[in-house]
Amino acid sequence: MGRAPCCDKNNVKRGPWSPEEDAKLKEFIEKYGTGGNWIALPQKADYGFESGLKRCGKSCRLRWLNYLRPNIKHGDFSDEEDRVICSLYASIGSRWSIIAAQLPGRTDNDIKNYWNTKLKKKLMGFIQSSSNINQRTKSPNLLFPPTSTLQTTFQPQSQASISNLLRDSYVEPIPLVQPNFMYNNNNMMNFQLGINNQHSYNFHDQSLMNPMQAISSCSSSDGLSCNQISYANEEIMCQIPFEETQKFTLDNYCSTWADHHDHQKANGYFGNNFQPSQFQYDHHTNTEEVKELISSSSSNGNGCNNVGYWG
DNA sequence: AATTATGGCAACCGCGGGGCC
DNA sequence: CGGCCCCGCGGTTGCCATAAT
Repeated sequence: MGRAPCCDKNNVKRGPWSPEEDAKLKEFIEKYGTGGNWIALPQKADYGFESGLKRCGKSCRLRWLNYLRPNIKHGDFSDEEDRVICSLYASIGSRWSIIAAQLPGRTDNDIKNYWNTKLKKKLMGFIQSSSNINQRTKSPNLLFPPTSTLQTTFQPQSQASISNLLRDSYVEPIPLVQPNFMYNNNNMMNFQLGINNQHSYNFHDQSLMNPMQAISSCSSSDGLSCNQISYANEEIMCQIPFEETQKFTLDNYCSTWADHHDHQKANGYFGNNFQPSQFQYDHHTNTEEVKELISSSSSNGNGCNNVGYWG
């Protein structure tokens, strides 16, 4: 015996919403709110209008969140948004809600669709062409002009899907904790790593894929300066120019890895015969840490959280 | 002009997590 | 502590518009 259905599917309307239904739902929520119970909302709405809202509560919630609620942004994504999506996808995978939280006005559904239908192809095309260009010019290429530093210094051995590529690249041994991205209005990204005892590791002994070492290198080898960096028992904070964020993501997880590891391993890693073996990344542990970081950053007293822009 | 293929997007589905009793 | 219920998420499906043949 399975779970009881949330509504009687024979008595609810399904499919596209009509303008009348939209208006009805919008009016009701603006007037009364959701009451903290989406399942009961359609019944409540029945009392307020001549004809009831014959929709499943889940359907109402989805319609509201993805379409009707205020400040929803529709239409084309900007290069800036592309950058954020790619960056975060490379870092945390298909956590669309978390990615959406970085993009005010965008919904997870929107971003998911955008990634699946457009951005993935764009990125894949970029990697393909970049691979070709690199063979000729040995120079880096730009995916999102003019500020991106996204580079591909490796050459994919096959036309593996970009999602696999990014996911594989994310199956990385080094980043045991997830960065907490925060953007301020000076086009700077705050980059916070939560370090807990469970996942303590030796920064100096790790390869350059180590995020901590990447932070260090951003002020040394690259000639960039972190204008804020602090070390605490539980956290590392660093503020870096937005343009450099890619160095923590795609560069980190793909090309830098290949650059700084022995060739054999890199070939195996990006090729068909790569075996994650001892490098398997613990996806679930990571999810918890991301959530933890978000909640801790939202309650750390500085008034901003993972989703917010300073301003 | 008709048919088929493809792309884009909205909506649905099922599951896991968390709160509440 | 366990069960129930709802919320929210990610994956998937289905429909419609447009492009290609």
